[in-house]
Amino acid sequence: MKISTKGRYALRVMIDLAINSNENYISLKDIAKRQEISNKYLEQIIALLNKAGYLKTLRGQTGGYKLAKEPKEYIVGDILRVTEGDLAPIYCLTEEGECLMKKKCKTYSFWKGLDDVINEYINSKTLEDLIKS
Amino acid sequence: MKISTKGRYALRVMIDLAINSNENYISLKDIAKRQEISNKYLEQIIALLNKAGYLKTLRGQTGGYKLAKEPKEYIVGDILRVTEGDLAPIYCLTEEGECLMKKKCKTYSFWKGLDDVINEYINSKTLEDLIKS
DNA sequence: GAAATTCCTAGTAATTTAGTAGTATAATTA
DNA sequence: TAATTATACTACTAAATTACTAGGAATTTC
Repeated sequence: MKISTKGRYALRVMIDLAINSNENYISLKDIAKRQEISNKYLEQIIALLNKAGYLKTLRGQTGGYKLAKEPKEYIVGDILRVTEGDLAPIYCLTEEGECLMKKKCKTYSFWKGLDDVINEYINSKTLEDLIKS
Repeated sequence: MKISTKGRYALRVMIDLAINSNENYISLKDIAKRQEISNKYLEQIIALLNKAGYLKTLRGQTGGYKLAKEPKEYIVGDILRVTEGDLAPIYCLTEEGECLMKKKCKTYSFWKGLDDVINEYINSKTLEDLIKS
């Protein structure tokens, strides 16, 4: 039950932007170098963050990315969901996979409980919390 | 971040054994049929549970499996760890993968916290809790 | 000794993850 | 305005993991 590189890298990118941006746009290349992630793979991850409206972007020579909001306004759970997809530990708990047997199933409420504690935790942390730690 | 079929099936097998065994040994075939899992795949999952000492087994015509202990003595977290392996959400948190950068890393303590709430939850539930739910 | 079961090891198909590659589009600057 | 440097978008691919399948050996009962 692992978080993929997308989610892990996404958090690092957001932290990198929060720490290194001083009103300027930061190029993907710089982030990639600092974080030791391939440019092309990072592009895809940033695209997800961008599509979610988490970034401001500028093309061209002095272009790059910066955060659209203050670090404390980003909930870590949201960042992970945008990049990882649904974090539910089993398929039955996702929207598409809603289980028809859940009334009968002896494991359903256990898994639901697990899903709940995971979401409670990741939704309680903001980007700012990570930076300060 | 999903639990695999091994962990999910393992829980169902343990529940099945807890509910259906009345001092008799229950054959893998019967469990497989009730749980709609292929015999051969189930064999492998049961082998893991067996190696961990969770089952009593008997070969031969009236053979099969039964629980080695009372349902309340099985911690769900243990069952999952035996079948899924380490449940740590990222590699850095596993024993083999212990991270050298954890002091510096801005995400380490977040992931550690996630690992903690997951383990706290799954270690707080017993097989009996599942059956009663 | 035949039948029914567990035990053990290897192989494989399907899926997911992690990454590459190439090109189009936009902004800057000389 | 042309060269440069950045993001934006889409398609492809290699590696790893997951979810099985297959075959046969060992054990117990009838």
